[in-house]
Amino acid sequence: MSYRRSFLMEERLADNRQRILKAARALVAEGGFNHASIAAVAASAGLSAGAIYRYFPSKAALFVEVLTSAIDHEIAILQAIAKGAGDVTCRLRGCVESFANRALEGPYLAYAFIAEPAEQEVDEARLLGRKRFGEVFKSLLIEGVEAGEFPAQSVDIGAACIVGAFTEALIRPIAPRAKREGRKELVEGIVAFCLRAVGATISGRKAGRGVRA
Amino acid sequence: MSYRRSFLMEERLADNRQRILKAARALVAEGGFNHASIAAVAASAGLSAGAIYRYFPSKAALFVEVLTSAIDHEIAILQAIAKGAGDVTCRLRGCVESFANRALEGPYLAYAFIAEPAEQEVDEARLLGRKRFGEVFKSLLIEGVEAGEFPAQSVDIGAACIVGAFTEALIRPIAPRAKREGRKELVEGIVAFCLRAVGATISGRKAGRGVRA
Amino acid sequence: MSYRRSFLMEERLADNRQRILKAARALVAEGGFNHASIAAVAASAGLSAGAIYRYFPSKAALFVEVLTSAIDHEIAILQAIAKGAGDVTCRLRGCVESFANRALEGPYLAYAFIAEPAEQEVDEARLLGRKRFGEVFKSLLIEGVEAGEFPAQSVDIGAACIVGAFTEALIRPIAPRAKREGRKELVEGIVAFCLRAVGATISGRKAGRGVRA
Amino acid sequence: MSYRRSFLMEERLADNRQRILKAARALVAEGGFNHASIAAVAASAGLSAGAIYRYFPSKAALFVEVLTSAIDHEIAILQAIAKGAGDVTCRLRGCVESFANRALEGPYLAYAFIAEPAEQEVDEARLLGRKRFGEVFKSLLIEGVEAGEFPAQSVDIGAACIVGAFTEALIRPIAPRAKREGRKELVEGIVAFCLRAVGATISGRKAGRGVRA
DNA sequence: CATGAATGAGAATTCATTCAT
DNA sequence: TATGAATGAATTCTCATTCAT
Repeated sequence: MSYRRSFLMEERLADNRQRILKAARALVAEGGFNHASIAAVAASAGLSAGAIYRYFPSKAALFVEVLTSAIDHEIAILQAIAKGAGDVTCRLRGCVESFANRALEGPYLAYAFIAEPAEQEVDEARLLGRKRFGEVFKSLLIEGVEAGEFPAQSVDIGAACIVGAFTEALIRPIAPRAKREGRKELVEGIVAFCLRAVGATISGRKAGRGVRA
Repeated sequence: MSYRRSFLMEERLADNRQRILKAARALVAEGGFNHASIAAVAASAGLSAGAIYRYFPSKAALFVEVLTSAIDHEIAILQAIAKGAGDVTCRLRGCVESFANRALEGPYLAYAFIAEPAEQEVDEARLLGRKRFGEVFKSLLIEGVEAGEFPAQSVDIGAACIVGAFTEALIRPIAPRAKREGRKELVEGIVAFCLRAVGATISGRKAGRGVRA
Repeated sequence: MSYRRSFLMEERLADNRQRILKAARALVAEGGFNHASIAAVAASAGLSAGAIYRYFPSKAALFVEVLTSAIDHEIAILQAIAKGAGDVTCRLRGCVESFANRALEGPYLAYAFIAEPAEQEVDEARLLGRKRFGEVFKSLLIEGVEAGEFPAQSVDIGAACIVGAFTEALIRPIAPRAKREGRKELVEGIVAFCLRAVGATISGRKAGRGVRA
Repeated sequence: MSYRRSFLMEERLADNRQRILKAARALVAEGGFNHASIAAVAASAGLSAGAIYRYFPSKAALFVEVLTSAIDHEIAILQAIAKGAGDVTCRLRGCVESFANRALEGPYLAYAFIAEPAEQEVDEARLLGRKRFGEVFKSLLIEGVEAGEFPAQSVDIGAACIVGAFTEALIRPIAPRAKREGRKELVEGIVAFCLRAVGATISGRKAGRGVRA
């Protein structure tokens, strides 16, 4: 019974921790960091405000974890693609596609990477995250240039531009409009933009299309 | 005399209004929306906190105007370049260069186009501003495709990607590093990225860049 | 009118500041630092909690001022007596009497010198205050020993003991009992104790009396 | 078996109760009442926070007992000295020495007799404890006056002054300075002060001080 | 009996907004 | 019209106490 109980306890505790993270993530996604107060997170997680502090030492720590765990997850997926098989162009395409598709599932998740949080610690985590994103693309650019797939270029700047390009394209009011119908076209458009930008000669799949509104 | 006084009054009123806007703009540029309290704006404008409310119905309204007027100004400059002389590539280069250079002068002002403000109304103004930025580039893209300078492409997406690419590249920790020495390279790198991305075949050097704020 | 208004304003502001200090002092005197919350001080001063922060940057700063101003006042009085005319014994007697009498007017003011406050800054101010009290007596002791009025002794320890002796005697449940009738005897008893303790050969006025309950 | 178990139970219960008291005492001694939370006491006692409430109805009750038991212990030691052999002066010296030495071992425990706790009930216990301390000295003073060792004096006031004198001298910043080297001098200085204060003609050296805790 | 997660009241502090002067 | 003192609601965070397990 003791085993059983402690097992259930742990279950519930882990559950609560996840519920808090999930609630915080959802609130940030919906309204940005400014609307994610401890009280709101607690209410959304079905707990009291004080209970949050059993799981996280401070509001900043909670949101740092929200941010880093989301970024870690995303980075892991991108890394797997970036270090996979195929030519660099294909892998770059895969990274952009993958990120874009997942961002469109939870349209405002990417928002958290951009939104300015009030707490300095969280802001630092956010900037670090963006940098880490950039590094994935930077590696690909270096590899592509060395392999002769891409022309010589400033890889630092290029990496930042890629991250900016697709986060902007995903977040801008453009995205919500493209709820279902246009998603494929949106993703494909972003991919095409990025591939052209890095100077990929083969498109990795297909080339750019005509003028779209 | 009554005329005279009311005229002077209006002068002074208009003056105060501008002073408030200027102070608010400066504060946002220095520390983001989160550090621009009404008290700070008032002090910086040499007025009392209460006086702000004679000119603006609320803090949100003030910052909406700060944002839209800053964006209006920026847009006007970009429009002048975009509708100027020269081929589309040159003009696109001019737009990106112009924005990037001005953003690097006061890094946080551009930040304000991205940073999330507390109030929803301000946020909406910000998103609208980004959209308007995009539209400048969208026009250029359409023109460029029609002129045969750029290949067929999704111009909506491309416009958003351009805005995202250069704002990200300007804001990322990359930028501070480039304090003085690397500024030219940074701007040139961003321009090159964007030109490649839209498929410009010539580099667009020597384009009309006469308009500066 | 402008003069008049600003004058009245300043009056009221100074008034409020004093009211806050007075309210804080009273609350500390009644229930110690722990019962003097910002809310309680504000209510007692007839203001909102937020208004306190127009006059004091923090709770700690408020109570540091409560403490130091009370101590400053007391020290000034003691110094005047200590540096006055007469032999050292008389002046020591005067100091103890003076402090004791004033402490008995507001019985718990001395309490603030002893009560442990929550905030470190306040605590430091309190310890400093006690030390400053001690130094007044230390000076007297040194002078007395040099003048041959007191025998050689450890003046540091003696000074601390004097401060402890009379604050304890004033604060202990002994004091409230002695509301009116016994006040003279209480003060005289404390004085006698201290004079004997420092080895004063003449009592400064009269000697100790018989056993009292 | 039932007997056995209930016996063991009682053993363990009594054990836990003592562990809690000991932990609470240690925490108060280290950091004062303000830093002794129920959670900290529980953790230090190797129990859960909830378990505290099986042994004590409230935090206040726990700390009242911490205080009274510590005082009981101290009083018992003082009583043993006060009612021991030797002249009154020797015994008074023994009491002051004994208390001072023990207080210097754990400076904050003595501090607890002075420091203001948050709860009123605890504060009352503290004041009662000080009074009881005073009564030990009052008895000695009465005896000393009757024996002709001390001059006639106000014994109530004298007792309070003695308690105040040595607690103050022990707690004041003087004490920490006297970490090791100066301890003997400090204790001797306090003793000398007190003996002079009560008018003892002999120094009381070599008194019975056999009882130590 | 013991646990420790959860609560809820209350702490200090900040700040947009109002309003008497 | 301009002031800036005052408000009051909201913020994060703490902790004694309770209670389902």
